[in-house]
Amino acid sequence: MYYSKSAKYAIQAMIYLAESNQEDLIMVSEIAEAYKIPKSFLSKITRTLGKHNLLKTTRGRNGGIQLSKSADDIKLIHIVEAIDGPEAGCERCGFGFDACSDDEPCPFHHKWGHIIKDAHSFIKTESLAELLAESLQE
Amino acid sequence: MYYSKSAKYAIQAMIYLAESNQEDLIMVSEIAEAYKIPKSFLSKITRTLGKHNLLKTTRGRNGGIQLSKSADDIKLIHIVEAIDGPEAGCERCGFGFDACSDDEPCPFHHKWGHIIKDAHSFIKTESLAELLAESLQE
DNA sequence: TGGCTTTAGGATATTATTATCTTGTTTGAT
DNA sequence: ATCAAACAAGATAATAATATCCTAAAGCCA
Repeated sequence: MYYSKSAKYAIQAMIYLAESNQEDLIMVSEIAEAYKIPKSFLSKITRTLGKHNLLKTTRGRNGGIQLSKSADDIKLIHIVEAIDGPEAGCERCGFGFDACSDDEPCPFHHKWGHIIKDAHSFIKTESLAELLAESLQE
Repeated sequence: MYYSKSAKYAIQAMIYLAESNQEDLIMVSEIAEAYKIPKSFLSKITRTLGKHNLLKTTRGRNGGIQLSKSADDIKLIHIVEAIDGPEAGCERCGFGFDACSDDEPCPFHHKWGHIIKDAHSFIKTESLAELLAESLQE
């Protein structure tokens, strides 16, 4: 995959929350079960998402997690960068060589760089809300 | 990056060979130095490429490696699959969920799947020779 | 032949990622 | 107040990817 497994888990969790009623508190264990993600591992991920203000957490009985803002305002890149670090969303060509820029293109630069840019602009512009809307369209 | 670091090293080595005179035997250490790849590590990779018949190896003094066939006939996918395994070139959507197929698309399926297909068809159709030709075009 | 060079191959080490476990803290319910 | 439920946090373990090291085998050359 393109990004880390952790980032994938993070996105799955965020989608789960976006699909639920936004007022509800959802338990981490519920999401973990739904997507067969190790619970403790997911819990660590949701903590990170919480620290990056992408979700709110509530402890104690009946506690859980929920989106911290509207699904419209959460882009995939926010999630990916929260988990994989700010470099993850960067649009360098990356396939080939150290010397690779628009000035000094590596053999891959044009064709591959184009694909990378598509990927980057996808996660940069796509919000959780849009994602859900599209998946329901058929 | 999209594929493993090993695959990237492999491609770099193959490009180096494609750029050289095809009759020449090139030492692994020369390539390793050129791209700052750990020599023993690259050596392991070239052995794998050799086993997959992508290059020929000659031992002993004045030995080295060379492409086993014309750069036209070597597609990137051959290299990637030799190193990362046959799954690496596969075009599953992969971002999202277990249940993800054209019939049962995950939220990412359409947009992300499209990007994946572009990437896949790039490595599937692009040969070493084409790659070099394009990089020289400016 | 003997010695040097170069790849082959396997053993081992390091690092990053993913997963698990244990204990602590917060909160609601009884 | 006490208990159980739920997330927080850090320690530890397992796995995979990357890197290093050492000895063997092959081939050239004096």
